[in-house]
Amino acid sequence: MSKCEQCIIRQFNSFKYLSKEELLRLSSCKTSKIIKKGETIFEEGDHLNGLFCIKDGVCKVSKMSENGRNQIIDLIQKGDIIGERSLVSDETSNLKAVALNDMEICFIPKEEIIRDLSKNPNFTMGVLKDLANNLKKADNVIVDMAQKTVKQRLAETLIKLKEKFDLNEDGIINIQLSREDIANIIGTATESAIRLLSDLKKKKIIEFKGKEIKILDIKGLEKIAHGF
Amino acid sequence: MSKCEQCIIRQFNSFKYLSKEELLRLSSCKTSKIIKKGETIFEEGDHLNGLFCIKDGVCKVSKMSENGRNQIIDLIQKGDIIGERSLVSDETSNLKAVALNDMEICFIPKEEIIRDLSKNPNFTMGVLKDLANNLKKADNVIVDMAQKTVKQRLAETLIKLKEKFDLNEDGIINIQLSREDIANIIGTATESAIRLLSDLKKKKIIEFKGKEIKILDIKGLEKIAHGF
DNA sequence: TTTAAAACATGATATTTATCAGGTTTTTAA
DNA sequence: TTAAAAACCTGATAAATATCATGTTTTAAA
Repeated sequence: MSKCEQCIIRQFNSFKYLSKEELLRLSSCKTSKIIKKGETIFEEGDHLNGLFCIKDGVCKVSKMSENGRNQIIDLIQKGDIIGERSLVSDETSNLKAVALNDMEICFIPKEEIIRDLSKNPNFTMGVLKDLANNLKKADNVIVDMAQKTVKQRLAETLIKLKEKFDLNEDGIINIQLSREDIANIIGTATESAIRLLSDLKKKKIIEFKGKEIKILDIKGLEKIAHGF
Repeated sequence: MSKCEQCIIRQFNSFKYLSKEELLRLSSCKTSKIIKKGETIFEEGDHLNGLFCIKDGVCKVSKMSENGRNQIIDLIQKGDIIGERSLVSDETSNLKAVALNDMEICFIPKEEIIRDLSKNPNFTMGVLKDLANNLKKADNVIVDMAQKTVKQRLAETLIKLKEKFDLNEDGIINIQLSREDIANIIGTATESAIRLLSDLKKKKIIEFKGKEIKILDIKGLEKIAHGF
């Protein structure tokens, strides 16, 4: 099994603040796992008791609303960490995580990380920064959800997907989402998402074949997203 | 000037983890301020460089959307702390805070707190817990904003206001918000908020005279909020 | 390879919500 | 105290969005 110490994803998250020794210890108690596309990493109500490090693949993090609809809160990819909240709270998870493609993840038990948290101030600050940044992003999402139209949110979502997952050699956004997933990010009905995607296609702002989406007119998209 | 050490609000937040000595030091570098109703504590884009401790009064924390509408993200009251994000980030504030009534607040410079953060693990964990909890709440708000109707969100908001601010001797919710503020919490047009409040009044679920709102049928309100 | 299931698409319609316009009442400041 | 401003309210209407219905295409599994 590979060692945390050599793990490339370390550079993208708070683990970069840990010493060689600390990483070696984590390495010895981590569990590595392969998750197939569509499989669940954890459910709402699960006790996490540790962190998940994403080594490869993408998952959607979502929460069921009381109306019975699923809201995707975040997409998590290589280098990201989930489960940070479990470090400081004994509550069960309020979120669910499902793989969007085949994934490779590591699980590190909470107690081991807590040990580092209390001894390595740089690491703690890293985790704090992470949480603070997530909080800022969450505030922005709240404002968008509350104040923007579905059309604006779709445009915004496409821009963010492009920035987060980049484009492949053909200019296609490097993530495959179903129309339902897109609707669940935006917070709208699947039919509405489909309709608005078709509109954007008609207006030559995007182009798509199935789940492969290409942005033709990023300026146009930004204009819609920002409401001009 | 009063001392942090004796400050009652300490018990409600992470400062409870600080030692007598640490509190004495904070005391000596804090600034106390009176903020009048309607005055701004800080604006979007301001450099905070420290924490605000609310000793008395209530303020609304909001963010302008690109559509030019204001979204109230949170209401902050006695015992709460704002500006935590400034501790771990040099970015300017993404939020604005305005007093809803006369307030008494203390400002503690960032550097002083950072000093404690790096030396007192209990305090750090307290701040971490705080952020994690805020993040969880933010996720819930995102889901509500994305998936619930305006009517549901209004009902939910009234319930939360009752829980957060309690009732006075006459059963009236202990916070005075303008219709516009209520609309900006829910994320809707002021007229819509007014209309839906009137509906609830007609149905004898609430009762109000101006800004004084009384809940008559909490079960009914919950039924609406949770979508049955 | 075939077939069932899932995902995608679009029209018709209903519902929700925003906007505009016009009032009344309350608050604030001169 | 009074005048102006702000807040509140309601109706009419328009716009946005959800829902239902139905058909097509794609995907996955037998």
